[in-house]
Amino acid sequence: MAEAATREKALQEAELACARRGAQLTPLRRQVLELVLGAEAPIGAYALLDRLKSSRPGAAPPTVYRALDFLLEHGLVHKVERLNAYIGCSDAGHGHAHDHGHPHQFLICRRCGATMEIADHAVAHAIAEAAARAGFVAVEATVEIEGICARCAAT
Amino acid sequence: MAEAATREKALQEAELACARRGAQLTPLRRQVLELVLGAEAPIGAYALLDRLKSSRPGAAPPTVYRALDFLLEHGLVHKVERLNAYIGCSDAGHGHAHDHGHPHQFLICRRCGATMEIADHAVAHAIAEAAARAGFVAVEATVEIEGICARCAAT
DNA sequence: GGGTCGATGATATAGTGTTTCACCCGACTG
DNA sequence: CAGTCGGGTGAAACACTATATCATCGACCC
Ligand SMILES: [Zn+2]
Ligand SMILES: [Zn+2]
Ligand SMILES: [Zn+2]
Ligand SMILES: [Zn+2]
Repeated sequence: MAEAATREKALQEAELACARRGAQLTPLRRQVLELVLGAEAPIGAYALLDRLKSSRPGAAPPTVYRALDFLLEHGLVHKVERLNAYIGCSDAGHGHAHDHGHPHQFLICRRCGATMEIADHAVAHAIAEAAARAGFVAVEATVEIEGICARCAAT
Repeated sequence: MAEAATREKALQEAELACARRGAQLTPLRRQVLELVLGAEAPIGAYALLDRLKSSRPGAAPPTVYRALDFLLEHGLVHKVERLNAYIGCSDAGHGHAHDHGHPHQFLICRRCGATMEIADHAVAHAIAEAAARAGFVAVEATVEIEGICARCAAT
């Protein structure tokens, strides 16, 4: 995520989305979301915990994991499996109730660690087709593409 | 993996592939590969360690992780990130030297845990295209599709 | 013999995630 | 009002996954 203004907007969209879905974005959950959005790159649970401790000294692993579970459940953050880290959804608030997540893919730069979320329809379609050809009913797909980002390639 | 005969064949192909590449498939590495291939589903490193201990009492985490590193490096096994588990490559031995891996995708059944490797060209192509559109040079992609397998859907 | 290199043994430690029990508080109920 | 039920949080311990470090061994070469 980027500028403070962008984060503020994302937080407000998150509040709206939660309100629409009848989910409670409590102060703790909102704070964890804020930390995720404020990180320069996908951030690990224990890094989040460290930052959380400055304002909540009693915080423990379950504190952050429970908040992350909520945020994941409601599509406000995603987990990057290859990094064991979490990143704010770049298109949050556009899901309906009971719609836990949307098709998405990550581009992870090997050089600088920057991670960008994309939502490529052709990729999602190809995946659904490939699964169907194997008689498989696809529900959700993790797509994490590692390589060199445009910025790093330019240097 | 499946039948003992299939495993035997995969092991022999692995030996050939290593010979071609000048890599040493030592007894330890071969045994770990055998354990991975013999598992019913993707198997975790510590589960491998437990099984390994029956014949090598002194085995410790680095024992199995080093063997896995070798097998991963040479494309004989893959890691399933969503499961923190390892699975034998269903198309091993078809890579050239310095070719660490081939495009592949996994279909993971939520019900029974069965995990199948596929190598769908359309998916790989769509991913490369999507990355290129973002100015990104894709090097490797993790694609893990979760859903319901044909067998489970039939019940 | 001495030197080097890759593989393994062995111990300790780091990083990631879960279980469990307790407490609080707001809502609903008799 | 007392009771109770649920979700959210606090707190401690634990389980699971992976790596760092140093020592040892044997093969190969000079
Ligand atoms: Zn998203
Ligand atoms: Zn970069
Ligand atoms: Zn493969
Ligand atoms: Zn199944």
